[in-house]
Amino acid sequence: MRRLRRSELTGDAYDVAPTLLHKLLVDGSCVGRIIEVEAYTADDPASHSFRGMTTRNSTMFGPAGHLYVYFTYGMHHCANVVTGDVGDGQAVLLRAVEPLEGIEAMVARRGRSRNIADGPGKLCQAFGIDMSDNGLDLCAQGPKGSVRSLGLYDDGMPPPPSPTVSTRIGISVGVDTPWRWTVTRAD
DNA sequence: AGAGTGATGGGCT
DNA sequence: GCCCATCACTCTT
Repeated sequence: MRRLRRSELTGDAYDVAPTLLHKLLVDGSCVGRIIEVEAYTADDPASHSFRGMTTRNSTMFGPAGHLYVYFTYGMHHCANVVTGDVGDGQAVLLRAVEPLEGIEAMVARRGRSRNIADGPGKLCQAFGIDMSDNGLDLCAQGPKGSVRSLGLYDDGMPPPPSPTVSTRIGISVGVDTPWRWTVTRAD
């Protein structure tokens, strides 16, 4: 099991997104397999970066491999992996993972034992991701003794050869762009 | 399984 | 002010 290299994330979001399927989101003992992602670019009216850099979205314009977290609907956090080159304003929204390990901790944070991480807000709650994690480098080992060890890993399971491709959810513009990739869970 | 709805707060058009 | 890249609960097929 190895941490993803930054060079694997410097492509365009719509190219990188499907390669993140089956990769692992890891935080300490908590592990989830990524099963749903969406791509967002600066040319894309649905993207936070579409109107240029602001204090809120500045992480999106930084280096690939960092975590862009935003708060929405007054109660939910969403986690994105920055892609592309510095200044591009691209990211991949992590919409769902299949919990593999550390499920008890996720259940405790979620307050329920079903539907633990099958949505962008739920995923963040399960992993305890909030605004304090915005900008975190997912490709770097955390400093020794740091509380947070959030990262992206490859356990050797290849991305699905032909994932389900569809249009993105929860947006009002760019609705026809097929930049959502999903893997159907076995259960 | 699917539709409708209220909760809730930061950022911006 | 108003708008969300949402969730959980409820009621209905």
